[in-house]
Amino acid sequence: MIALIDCNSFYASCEQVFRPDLKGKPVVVLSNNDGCVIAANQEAKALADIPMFEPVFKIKKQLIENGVTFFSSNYTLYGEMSDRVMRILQEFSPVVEIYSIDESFIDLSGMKHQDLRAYGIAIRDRIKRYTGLPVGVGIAPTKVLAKLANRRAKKEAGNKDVFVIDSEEKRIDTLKWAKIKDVWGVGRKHAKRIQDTGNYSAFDFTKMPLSWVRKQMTVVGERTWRELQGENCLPLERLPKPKKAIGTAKSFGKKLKKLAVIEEACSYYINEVSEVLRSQNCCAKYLKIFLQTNYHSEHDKQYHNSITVTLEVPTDNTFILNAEGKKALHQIFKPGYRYKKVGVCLSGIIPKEYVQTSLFQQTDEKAGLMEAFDRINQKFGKTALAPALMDSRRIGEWELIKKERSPRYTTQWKELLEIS
DNA sequence: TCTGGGGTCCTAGGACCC
DNA sequence: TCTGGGGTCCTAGGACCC
Repeated sequence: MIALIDCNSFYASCEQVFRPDLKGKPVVVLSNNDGCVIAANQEAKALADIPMFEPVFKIKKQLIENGVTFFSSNYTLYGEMSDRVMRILQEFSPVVEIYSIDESFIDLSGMKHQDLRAYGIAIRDRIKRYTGLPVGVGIAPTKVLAKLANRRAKKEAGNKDVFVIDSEEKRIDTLKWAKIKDVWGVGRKHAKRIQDTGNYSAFDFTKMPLSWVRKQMTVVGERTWRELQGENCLPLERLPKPKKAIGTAKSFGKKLKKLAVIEEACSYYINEVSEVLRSQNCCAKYLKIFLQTNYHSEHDKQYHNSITVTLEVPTDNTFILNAEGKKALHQIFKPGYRYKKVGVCLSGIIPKEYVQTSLFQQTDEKAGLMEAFDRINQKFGKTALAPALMDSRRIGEWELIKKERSPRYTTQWKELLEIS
């Protein structure tokens, strides 16, 4: 059996843990630049006129009128709260697959003799007690079924956030209860295609011919179909896989016209992604740079372009990547536009020890430089050392807007929660 | 005025290899 | 007259996830 543990309204719940005065009140968390709503607690979801992913400027009035408290996203806080939850789960199973910031699959196959519902309740209670966060627990023979069980745990009040599919009757019953669009792995497009054939529930889907599923939804859809029948196709991944692509692309706080300022943002992002690259001991062969205007705007002239640089020798060196990135950016930049976003993405990622050096390359006299660079930044702050291209005095011209960010309660001494 | 960010996997088709 | 067979690698595009 597999359990899926998933935090309820994770970001909103993290904020509420440190703001007990908000208990029972509507809370939403906003995306970068405070652009749109990305998380809402139960109370906020109950207000029908606050849909998710709605641009904030369109609903700001309703938020205020309904007394909704809103927060800018505080990923430092959420990431650290997530670590706490995942550590607790390791007490319940030797095999934990961290699937996302707020959910994990755990292997319960050694616990057949246990009362699984009682076990799920114990997980739920311990996480609540140790972190203050509410979670749902779904337990079933496959991952896709565990996802559905988890959904049912939360949707049906009587389940008290724990639901177990441990019999054929419960499996069928849950399949009939679930709409096809709520099945993990079936997105908007496929849900529509399936509904167009007159099938609406997860149960209906399992009765459709496999040939149709395979043809329309590829092998991915076939796995979903089989998993719903109780056949295991998606094994638990105990170790996180190294990333195949590492990218970042954030909208600017305001529109930018000047190349020099965009260059800085770009350099800042390259600094970030190359650090992540080094943290997994890899080098990258390709560096993609892209640039775009605001595609929502009807007044602005539109332009977007990208360029991929193939590096002669795969590298993890911030300075080399920066120099290449700058050249690439110059190639795609066109003056006269109001730019909204610049992005960088590293791919062709291979372990550092596999890197084949160029025939003519000299031995690297600066080996160890990046290691020292990272260590200094770990000790003295993220950008204590940075390429000169990144002029932190000008960061205000492009950095994100986060007007309502809560304190980083768990990672900064100066921002500890105070109780008076 | 103001609209998120970071990923994965699969397939088809082209280029290329022996 | 008649022109093979078995592969790999790469990329773009689509669909999905949180």
